[in-house]
Amino acid sequence: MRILVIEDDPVLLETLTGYLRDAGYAVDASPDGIEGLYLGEEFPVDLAIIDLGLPELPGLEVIRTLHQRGRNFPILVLTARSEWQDKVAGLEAGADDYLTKPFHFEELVARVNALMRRVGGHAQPLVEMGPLKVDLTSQRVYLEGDEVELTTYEYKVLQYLVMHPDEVVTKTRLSEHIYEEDADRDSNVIEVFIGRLRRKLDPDGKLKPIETLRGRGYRLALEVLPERANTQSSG
Amino acid sequence: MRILVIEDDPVLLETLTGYLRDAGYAVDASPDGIEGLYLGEEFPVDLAIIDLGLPELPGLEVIRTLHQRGRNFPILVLTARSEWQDKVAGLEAGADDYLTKPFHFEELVARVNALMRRVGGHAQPLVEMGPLKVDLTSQRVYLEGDEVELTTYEYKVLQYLVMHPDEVVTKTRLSEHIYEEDADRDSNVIEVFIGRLRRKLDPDGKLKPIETLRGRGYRLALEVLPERANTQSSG
DNA sequence: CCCAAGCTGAAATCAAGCTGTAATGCAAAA
DNA sequence: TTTTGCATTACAGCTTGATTTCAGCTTGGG
Repeated sequence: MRILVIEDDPVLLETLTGYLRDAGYAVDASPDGIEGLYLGEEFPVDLAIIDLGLPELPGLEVIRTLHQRGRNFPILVLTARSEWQDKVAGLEAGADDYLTKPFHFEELVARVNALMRRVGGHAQPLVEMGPLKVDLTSQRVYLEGDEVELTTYEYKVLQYLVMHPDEVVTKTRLSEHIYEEDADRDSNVIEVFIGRLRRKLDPDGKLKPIETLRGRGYRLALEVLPERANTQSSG
Repeated sequence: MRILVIEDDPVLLETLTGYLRDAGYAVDASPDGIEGLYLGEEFPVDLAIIDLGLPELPGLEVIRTLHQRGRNFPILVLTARSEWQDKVAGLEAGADDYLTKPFHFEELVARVNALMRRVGGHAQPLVEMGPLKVDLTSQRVYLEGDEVELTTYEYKVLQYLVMHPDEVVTKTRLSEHIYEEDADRDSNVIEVFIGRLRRKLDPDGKLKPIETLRGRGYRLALEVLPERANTQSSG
């Protein structure tokens, strides 16, 4: 998942970026609103963190412009405590959550995680697909109740698929959301990770949770998602 | 479906072309308005993406000329952010949608898909013909509720027919809209794909969704489209 | 500071599936 | 009946993805 951070204090920006990367996100960072807006329009970000007290182009403006341009990823705004009125304006401008400075980085990460979960339409952070369970909070994955240990990148791939279930996801798109650098590399990393995931998630090769659509991409099978898991769709 | 892209920035042109091909379209691309206009007049394109800020022949001119010559495929215009006034002019000149640069490629593809759907006169992306359903968004096809797996080219053929229902479509026309290269080849690919489609869509040979008009082309049967979906046509 | 373990990503090889050609058969028109 | 156009089948070649292996890097422990 890819996060855009716009924050003019370079130290805070640096720290935030670090924490978010630690939490497993790809991060685009910018200290100013104009460049930030550009990044938000150019790259496929999944969430933005925007400081309202920006110099050049104010944060509110950035949010409004992003919305005008049809970008509808969630936005978390940061405000100085003394300017709490801003938060109201921010929420009205289309922000999804806010945090007043100073704050604990752990809390920020928690809020970001919560917002991210909503991106995939999962109110609860626990996604079940038959014998497979993914806890988006603890980032744990279970197969028939037993935990499966995934590496960082294996989890990233799975997470993106879980967030976009039953959707054909091209390898390009996967790359873009998982790597910060230029993702158009001619490499077969994605195939390799899909392979490793399949081996761990479906050791017997019976579930086929990840389908391949030749020439088009991969798709996370929807058959046994929680919404429809109980009801036997007979006909 | 065939898309014409006229964009003078070679990098952007390249990227756009890549994304559109990923999305399953045949693409004609040109960095300049004059050649672009030629392509738009010469080839049976279904949609054009035109940058208004072209050097030689301006985009607006291209759009007007295309319209004068009776080409009425939808047009999506691209404008630089600062030149938003252009978008108004573009829409007045006959564009159907616009996007300001920079933009997410995913959004462009989404808009293109939306415009394409309108070509076929389908507001909603779900086309039903009796027991047959085609979802133009997820590109899934269902037969009596069960998904039928089509290959890339099988789907392209079906898509074109669905977009032109109850219309006699020549094999040449099918070729032209599906392949970028010279489509006048003396080959029987189209017959082969029609055959494969028929086998998958109508395994019992009862529905006859695709009619053959000897010497003229193929026609997607309209009998069982939702409007007239009453179960009558038992020959 | 060094070593061990594990992870990532590249390259090579292998397997599968799709495309398009060609050959043959069949049915409709002339 | 002959001719023409389409249907069907089989298959070779190619493209794409899967799998395996390995080198280099990172990380954590001693």
